[in-house]
Amino acid sequence: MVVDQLRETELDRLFQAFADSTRRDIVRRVTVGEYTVSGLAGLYAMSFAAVQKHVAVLERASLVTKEKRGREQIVRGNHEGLQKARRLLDEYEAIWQQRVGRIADILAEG
Amino acid sequence: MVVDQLRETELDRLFQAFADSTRRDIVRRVTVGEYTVSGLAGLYAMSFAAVQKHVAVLERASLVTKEKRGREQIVRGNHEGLQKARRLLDEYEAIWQQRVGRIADILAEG
DNA sequence: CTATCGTACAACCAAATGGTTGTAGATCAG
DNA sequence: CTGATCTACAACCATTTGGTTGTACGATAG
Repeated sequence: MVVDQLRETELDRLFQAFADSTRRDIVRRVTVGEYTVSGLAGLYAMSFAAVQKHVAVLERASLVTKEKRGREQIVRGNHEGLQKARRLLDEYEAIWQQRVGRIADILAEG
Repeated sequence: MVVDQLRETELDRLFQAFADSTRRDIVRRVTVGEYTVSGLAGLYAMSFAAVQKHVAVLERASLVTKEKRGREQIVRGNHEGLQKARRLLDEYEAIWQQRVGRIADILAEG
């Protein structure tokens, strides 16, 4: 499976990004509205730098975008990354459903 | 957010489990069919112990179950974990869609 | 019975992760 | 201009992660 090497590391980053509750919360918030980095930082019991790193992880995973406005940086949700992750899990579920369907068929025949 | 503390660590494990391409491949395979641990180990360019650890991670995340059969251990996919992850991402997308809808409304009014 | 197989687990290692503090550059307010 | 604010980034630290090898033990085959 040398194919889709890029897609694999992309997915690594995607799921890695989701594997932290602070980052999931950030995604939830910036999907609904807009926040500056320090606006987000104010919400959590950790340093500004820590939150900044979390935002950077989300940005690398294409789950979030940043846009400079004056001295502030506006963080927004990025629908594409979200869709990509969901679609993958849909695939897995489809495979599973196929299997369940096949088993049901076998049971019905027997 | 002290609430759902358990659910959060549960989700940490779930997404962490998906954040590795070998583990995603294992999930794909055991969702379709059944494999022993050494059967899986034969598929990847790494030690038996490494694959065993990957399976353990998937088991802790409730994505996979193991069942002893003689000296072998049968690994199977677990639909529940899969559904849980997908449902969460659905929530995120629903929130997003609400937002997009609201913006569309505003634009329509203006 | 003995050798082999499938598994589990401990000990170890390098690299990544999640956090910290400190420094520095833009931008804005007065 | 000066000081405060927002951001970025480096350096550091403890813990986790993903891998290794080696040992041990129950189940199976011959």
